[in-house]
Amino acid sequence: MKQLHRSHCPVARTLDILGDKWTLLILRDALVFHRKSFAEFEQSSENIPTSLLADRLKRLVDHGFLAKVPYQQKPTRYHYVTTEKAKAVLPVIRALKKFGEAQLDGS
Amino acid sequence: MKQLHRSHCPVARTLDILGDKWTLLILRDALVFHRKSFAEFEQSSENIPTSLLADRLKRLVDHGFLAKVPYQQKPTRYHYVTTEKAKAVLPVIRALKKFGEAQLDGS
DNA sequence: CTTTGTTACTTTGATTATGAAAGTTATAAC
DNA sequence: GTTATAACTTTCATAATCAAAGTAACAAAG
Repeated sequence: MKQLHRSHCPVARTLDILGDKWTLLILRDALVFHRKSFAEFEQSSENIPTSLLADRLKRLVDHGFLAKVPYQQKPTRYHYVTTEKAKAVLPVIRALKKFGEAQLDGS
Repeated sequence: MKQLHRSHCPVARTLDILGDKWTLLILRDALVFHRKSFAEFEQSSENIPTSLLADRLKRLVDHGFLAKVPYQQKPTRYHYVTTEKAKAVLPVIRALKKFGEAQLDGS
């Protein structure tokens, strides 16, 4: 795992954590579509490979964006619930959405 | 070049174009720090490999975020200037900056 | 007129990440 | 004992990344 950040720029440091192909979409699913279980995240329309979904959920938990809470025993199963830190990402997601709606209609 | 987008979600479609490790930082450099030439982009504190910088600049031109305009003859040299489409990304960059400043102080 | 310098890349080859598919574990229901 | 569900893990081929060196087009210096 790479812990060092590329620079002191807050934009760069945010992208060090969130700036890959899947992480922000998982946060979108959690924050906007209220998905909670592994299976729910898996069903999203972008078809993330399960290996990457497992990895990204783990990272999001490690970084404090999601908390893994058991919702059932025998067998133990988990929900991923959003933290305040995750909620602070909502403006980013809204800005991405607004950009997409305004600028990516034809293409 | 991969043209198909992962889904119809505007967040996903925006990330299909901007959602990699370097593209948004190049747009930050262009929009916020007013960098123009290849050498200026290269000097940014994140040390992007020149091969990737060349590739990302090409993609940003292809997608209409930057225009490559000659600023000198013999030898011909170019500046990359931001388009309106690029300027529409500013709210995303501002949101990333704000998140980083608010949430990534210790780590 | 050969060497050094500048800008803007391109090429190469090793390392790392991604992705599709299949496999695993735990348990309940039939 | 077979099928089903949830939540992953493993495997391995393919693709992306990265550091370093190389190339091209010219200007200026010696």
